[in-house]
Amino acid sequence: MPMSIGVAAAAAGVNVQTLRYYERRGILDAPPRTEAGYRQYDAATVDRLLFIKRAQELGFTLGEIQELLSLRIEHAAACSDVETKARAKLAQVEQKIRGLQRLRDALEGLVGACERRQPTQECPILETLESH
Amino acid sequence: MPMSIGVAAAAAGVNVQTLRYYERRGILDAPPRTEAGYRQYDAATVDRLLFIKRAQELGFTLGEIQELLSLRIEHAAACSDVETKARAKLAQVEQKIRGLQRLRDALEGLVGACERRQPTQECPILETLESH
DNA sequence: CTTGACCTTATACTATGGTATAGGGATTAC
DNA sequence: GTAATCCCTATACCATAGTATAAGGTCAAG
Repeated sequence: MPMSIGVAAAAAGVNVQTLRYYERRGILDAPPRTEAGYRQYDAATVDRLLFIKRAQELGFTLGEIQELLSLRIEHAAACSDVETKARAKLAQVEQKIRGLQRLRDALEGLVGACERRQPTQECPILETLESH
Repeated sequence: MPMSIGVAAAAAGVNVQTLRYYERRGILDAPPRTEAGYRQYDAATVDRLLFIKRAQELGFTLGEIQELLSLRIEHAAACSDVETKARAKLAQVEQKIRGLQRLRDALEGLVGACERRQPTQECPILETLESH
């Protein structure tokens, strides 16, 4: 079931160099190697790459994505630490959702104004994201 | 009511150079100048800068933000064109919202698991953003 | 009437997130 | 067994989005 870097990259729709770059950046663990030194990836790595790509489209930096991926409960001791970090990320995500919802409402208003043929002199989108 | 570049930049919380950069990029119109050649901004420019900063946090590039800002109905002729573009942006925004909502649900699940002290061996966030 | 804080342009530099290339070894297809 | 295709490392280059610096002009306070 293990696959070469080329197969893993194609499965995730990214460049081969991107996997090596992520490994250098520490966002992907160094995978096991064959005797010849070839990297051997599993399906979980492809999932991780797909997650990274989606999260980037949602405005997260690689550093933030690394934080998100590190959130897991390994033993009771680290639990409250994970909870704190998860709550912080949750607040960040909820704020992004609110911003996008306002933008969505503005775009819907614009489509509606178009249908009713109402010229909108001022950009109706501008007001939507000005404050938190 | 017009203000200098320094005042406008401070009001929006950005660097003075950023305004000149946006002007070069065409994302801000070239403002009127004083006799001495000083740029003169109005409050609407500050609003535009605040919008740009928010939209960047939501994962839009400057190119996409320029498209968003150009959406306004100037005369009936351009109306259907604006509507088409607004609908495309709307679909993009709605997809972002869905992705963030899944991420939010996963983070809430993680916080809940923390409270119940359930060790989560696999990262529960990974599955959330894998597909459209 | 000059000092300091602001403005001008032009150019160079930075960080992030990759992408390409050179030089060489390994594996597969014929 | 050799050509094509993959892999390896190292290094250089790219786009995006700024940020800093140099060299000089402007303006308001003392």
